Amino acid sequence: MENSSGQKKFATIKDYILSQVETAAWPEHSRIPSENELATQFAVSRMTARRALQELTEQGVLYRTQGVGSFVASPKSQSSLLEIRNIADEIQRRGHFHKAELVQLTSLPCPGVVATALGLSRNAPVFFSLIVHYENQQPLQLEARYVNPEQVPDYLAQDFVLQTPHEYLSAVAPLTDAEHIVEAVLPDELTRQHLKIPASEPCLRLTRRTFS
Amino acid sequence: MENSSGQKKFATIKDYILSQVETAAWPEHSRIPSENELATQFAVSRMTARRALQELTEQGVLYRTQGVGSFVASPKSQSSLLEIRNIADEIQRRGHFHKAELVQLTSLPCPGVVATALGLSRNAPVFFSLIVHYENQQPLQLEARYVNPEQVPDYLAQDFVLQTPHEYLSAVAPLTDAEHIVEAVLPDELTRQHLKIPASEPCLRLTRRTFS
DNA sequence: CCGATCAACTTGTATATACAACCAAATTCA
DNA sequence: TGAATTTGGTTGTATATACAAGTTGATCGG
Repeated sequence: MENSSGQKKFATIKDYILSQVETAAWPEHSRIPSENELATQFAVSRMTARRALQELTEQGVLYRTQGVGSFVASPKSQSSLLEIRNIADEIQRRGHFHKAELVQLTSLPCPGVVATALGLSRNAPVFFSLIVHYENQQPLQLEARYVNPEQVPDYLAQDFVLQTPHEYLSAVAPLTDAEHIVEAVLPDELTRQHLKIPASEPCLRLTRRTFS
Repeated sequence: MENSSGQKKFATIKDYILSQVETAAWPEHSRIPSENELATQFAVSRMTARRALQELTEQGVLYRTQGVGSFVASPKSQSSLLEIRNIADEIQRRGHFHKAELVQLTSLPCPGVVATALGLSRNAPVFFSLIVHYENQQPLQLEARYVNPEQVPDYLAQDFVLQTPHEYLSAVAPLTDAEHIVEAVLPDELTRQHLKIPASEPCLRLTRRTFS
């Protein structure tokens, strides 16, 4: 069952692909050999080559598109430390009560950092929502969200007290990728007011960029 | 290709298993039908039934043992928000240099909170390690670890500059479960010294309890 | 020139089969 | 009795095959 190198065949192929990716011999977003090509190259059946590709896809090393091919994923998406969850679900799972309070929901000229992040030009209109999430009447999270108007034109027409932005966006445009940054920060004045905490209390800040 | 319910066959089986698990018709750690039994029951090939079991295992719903069977996993392991990674690997993956500095490695009487967490009696001896991890000569993480001496009797004999505790423990006792708490805190004096940061700089504190 | 059709190629699903690796319990044998 | 062996069941790996479904580019026809 084992081949000469003492490895499972699909593992051998995985290692090969990984080495190509890690040494950047196969650069980001480049197309890699198809299932059939790998099968021939390693003298295995297509199903075995397929398994290697499939597992690397689950691990975030590759992405694949039916009818097109398999490609090298961007390395940053691999180190995603956090899953994306809906805070309302999360609170409910704890058996607690979730309430959302809409602070702001407008279109505004795009700030610089957001422009680069969303690939918009500076001061172009961008949709913005600011929501306080409560767990059992106690403010837990302040959610500030910038949304690309081209992708989600109806964003401003939603009632985010009934349905969280996460739920709405998941419905209209399931997200495919995400980047996270988790930091510990001392909150600014506005945040302190919304969350009703003193200045000396550090907060977690989760900066998230999602793609659809 | 699609069956009457408009679903992929393996998805139908997954849904069935999930419903049994969610309604607790199949309780935690109970054995569930084998690949062959499911194949017969749903009139599919073993490989198709297998795929359903396999994907649910990846999702943490089931666990499987070769030669024994497939079982319902405990629900808590599903909601793990963080993956356990080795900081040395993580730093290396970024192309940076990792160094570990051993501050302390002793046996000491077990503090109260640790006693309850590890199921030891108070003041019973417990192994303790304190390590500063550097990324490119800059202190990044202060790792304080309490280890149950019964589980890992040789813990104090290790050289944690060469091999991180994570690597060593993974080798001798692969972990099966974990609990995490992520907090933002203002560091105490000792931590500040080790990480060389000012008092006003908030930190992330990750409290982790792992099971083997 | 443009649009429709087609052909080639890719990944996705499903089947049938074979054997390996492993475990637990029953059985056999000393 | 007790240790070794067998047996049956289970998951793990691998193959060969077939067709579905999707994309892309070339070809054909108006």
